[in-house]
Amino acid sequence: MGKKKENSTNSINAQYLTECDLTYAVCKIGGRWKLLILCKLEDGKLRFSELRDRISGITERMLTLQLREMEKEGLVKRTVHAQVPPRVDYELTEIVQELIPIWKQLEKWGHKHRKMIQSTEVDD
Amino acid sequence: MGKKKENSTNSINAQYLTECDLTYAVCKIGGRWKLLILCKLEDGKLRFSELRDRISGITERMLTLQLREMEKEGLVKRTVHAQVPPRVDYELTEIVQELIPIWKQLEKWGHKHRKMIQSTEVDD
DNA sequence: CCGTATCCTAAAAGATACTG
DNA sequence: CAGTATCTTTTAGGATACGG
Repeated sequence: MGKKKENSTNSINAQYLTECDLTYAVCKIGGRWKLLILCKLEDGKLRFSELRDRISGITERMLTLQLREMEKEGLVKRTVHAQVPPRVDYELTEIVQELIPIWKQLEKWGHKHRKMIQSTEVDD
Repeated sequence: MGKKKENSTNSINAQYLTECDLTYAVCKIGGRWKLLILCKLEDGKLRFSELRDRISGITERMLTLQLREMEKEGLVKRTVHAQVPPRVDYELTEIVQELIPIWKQLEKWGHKHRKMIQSTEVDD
């Protein structure tokens, strides 16, 4: 019904998206690239090409897709400077800045878990 | 080379998995079902059928797959009771319990973000 | 420089039937 | 009860070429 999803990521299913705030949150920042992009913006604005160059392996298509989606969801702010050649930069919104301490903790947890697993598995 | 990945989820790419603790962490708990399952175990042990019944929409295959993977990664503990009919229960490991406060915050953030978005988008 | 448009692949998830 | 085994579908993500 209505509009077909054209090219967005992280849909998962509507069922839990509306029921569960955690599923909802994970969808906002899930997928392969989102947090990676947000991290790069942690220290301030970056332009498209700077992001692309800092995130090894990402294609321009993916970068655009993720940025557009996050813009739509109020996670990043996109600013176009009317000049030639064009200059566009991206920055974190306020609400996503509240996420920073959370992903820091997640990162620490990841580090700890990785160490734990490594000491556990002697063999493959 | 070596062993083929048979049926596991959340592989993403090795590149960031080994470089970035955040990507690593998100992979551990990412995907459609993992956090949903872990949440249910927050209050204590549950058996397979209890989990299945509490998570609407999940198939037995998916539940098994996710549980097995999380067991392998030390996120859940599986206990088989030798009796007929069989009884198997699952519980959180210590390291994943350290994640609980983090996902609580994420949940709160999700709630807040959802409210924000709702008040923003008057139209579709 | 900052993207979009197409086409394509791989991986995650679903349906369904069956088993110790 | 607690799963496996197959098979199919869906969707996230990738390759590449082109455009304002």
